[in-house]
Amino acid sequence: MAYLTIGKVAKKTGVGVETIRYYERSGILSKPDRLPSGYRVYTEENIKQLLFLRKAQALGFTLGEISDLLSLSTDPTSNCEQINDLAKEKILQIEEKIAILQNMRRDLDAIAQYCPANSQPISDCSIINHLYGNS
Amino acid sequence: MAYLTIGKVAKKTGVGVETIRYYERSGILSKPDRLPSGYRVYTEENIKQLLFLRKAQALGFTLGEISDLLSLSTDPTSNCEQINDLAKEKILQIEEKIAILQNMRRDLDAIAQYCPANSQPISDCSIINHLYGNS
DNA sequence: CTTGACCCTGAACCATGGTTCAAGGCTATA
DNA sequence: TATAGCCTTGAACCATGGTTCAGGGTCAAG
Repeated sequence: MAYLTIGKVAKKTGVGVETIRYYERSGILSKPDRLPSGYRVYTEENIKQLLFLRKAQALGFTLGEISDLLSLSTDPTSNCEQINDLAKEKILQIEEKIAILQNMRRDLDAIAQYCPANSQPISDCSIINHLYGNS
Repeated sequence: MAYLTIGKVAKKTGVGVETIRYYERSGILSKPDRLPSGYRVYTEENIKQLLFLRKAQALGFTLGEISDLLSLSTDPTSNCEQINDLAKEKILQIEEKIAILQNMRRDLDAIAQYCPANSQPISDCSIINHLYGNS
């Protein structure tokens, strides 16, 4: 049949059927039309929304934030600055996460460096000793 | 009273009472002794475990991994190499997360760069256009 | 001996981003 | 027309790391 049903959309986009329904249930994606049978039929517009969602997700936006982005993107009274603010905030959040992880790596490197890493008993392990506060 | 009850441990370590009970319930921390009343009484050893947990958590270990670290740390047959392997693996995981976040930031930077960020309508927004696939 | 702060238990609930299940209806193909 | 493979719904479940709640018991001070 010519209808773009959920399974076809799933194949086309690589997003699972259950996941697409989940996005709809969560109010992130607009509800597609239905056939008399109840089957969802998707338009190209629906698919664009879905791909928008996945791209934004890959950029680190949460589903809640993506919901906002999608609303703004179709709101005639919204403007570029609002979108830019969200992007800038997200960049800051990402940078914060990076900084935290870099600190973790640095600290872990530092305490692992002196671990003999051999068959010595645990009492010689710099990692365990650090964690137990015997710096 | 002289007993180190859960509330005192919470104040001393900065870990919430509910959180301490949660760690015990999850089998990560060993069960403290009890008074006839049922009150938990903690030893310095218990507190060391708790601080170990929080330090390891700050280094990026999950509670499951910390459980392993604690077991190894008291197992007489374990050795330094096993601990070192866990630390190395964690460093790799952290590096992987950093790489993913750096890619996100780079991509987000790249698409936000050309956004006019003013009162222009959404149709001029490079961010939205990117997400809709109109690169 | 009462009051208030502290403690106990078990169970439910929170966010996040989905996945899985049960029980049944619709459709394409041979 | 049989039947495999789609589709529907609502609800429960997963991991992670806790928090909150209801309904009580205990302890120390006044």
